[in-house]
Amino acid sequence: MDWFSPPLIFECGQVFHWRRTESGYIGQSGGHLLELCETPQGWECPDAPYWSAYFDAALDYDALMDRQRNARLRAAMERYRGLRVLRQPPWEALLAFLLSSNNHIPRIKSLVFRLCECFGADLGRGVFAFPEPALLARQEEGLLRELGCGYRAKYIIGTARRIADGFPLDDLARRPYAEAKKTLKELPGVGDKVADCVLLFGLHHAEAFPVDVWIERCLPRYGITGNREEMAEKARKRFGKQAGILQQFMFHDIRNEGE
DNA sequence: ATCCAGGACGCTG
DNA sequence: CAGCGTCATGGA
Repeated sequence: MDWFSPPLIFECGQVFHWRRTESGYIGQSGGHLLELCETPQGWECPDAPYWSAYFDAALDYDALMDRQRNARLRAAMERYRGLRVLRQPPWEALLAFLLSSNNHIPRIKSLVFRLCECFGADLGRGVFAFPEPALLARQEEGLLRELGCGYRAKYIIGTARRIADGFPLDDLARRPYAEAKKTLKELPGVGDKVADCVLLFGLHHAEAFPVDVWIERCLPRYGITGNREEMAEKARKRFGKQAGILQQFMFHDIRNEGE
C-alpha cells in the first residue's frame, strides 16, 4: 500500500512516540498498543476502527494532490507519497507540542518517551501510554525539570491542571477554527504555533497552518511573506480548508533538502 | 565546543 | 501593537 508509509508518517515531526524495530514500528495511542511490520508487499494499514481513524484512512490524498497548481508543492506530494497527517487524540498532541517550543525533534521524542515511561500505563513490550492529565497535574515542577523538561515544566503542569479541572479540550474539535484556537491559547505554554499544531494534529482542523522556523524559511518560495501570524493567515487563505495537510508536505520537504 | 530547535511570555518603546 | 530579551536542554 503506497498510500501508507509509516516511516514518513512517524518521522515528519507531527508525532514523537513511535519507535523503529527490526521489522517496522511499535507504539501506542489511546491506550492501544500497535506494531507495524514491513512485508515484501509493503506496509499494511491495520483495519481496526481506531487505527483507521488515527491514520485518517478515508482521506483521499491523490485527489488533494491533483487539485494543487503549484509545481513545487505537487512535487513534494509526489515525492512523499504515503505521508499522512494523523488524527491524534487531542491530549496526546497537546502534551507533545507543549514540549516542542524552541526544541529539537530528537529531544522532543526523548522527552515524550520519558514522560510516558514515568507516568503512563504499561502496555507491554516496553511501550507506555500517555500519562493522564490528572496524574501530571499532581506532580512537582522540580521533578519535571529533573526529567529534562526545562522551562516547559510549568507549562505542562499548568495545562494538565486546567484539563483535569474540566477544560473542554475534546469539544474544540467541534468548534469553529478561530474560536477553538482562541480558547486553546488560554492554556499556559500554548501560543499561536503550538495551538495550530494541536488543532491540526489533534483536533482535526485541517485548515490550521503551523508556522515554525522551517516553514517561515520556505514560505517566501510560495510568495508568502510577513511575520509568522501573517504568514499563517495568508497560507490559510491561499491553500484553503486543507492548508495544514499541505503544510506537512512543505515541512517535510524543506527539512529533507539535500538528501 | 558551539549552535540551535515545530516558541511562549513578559517587558519595553 | 510590534519588537526584543529571557527561559533550559542536549542532540548534532
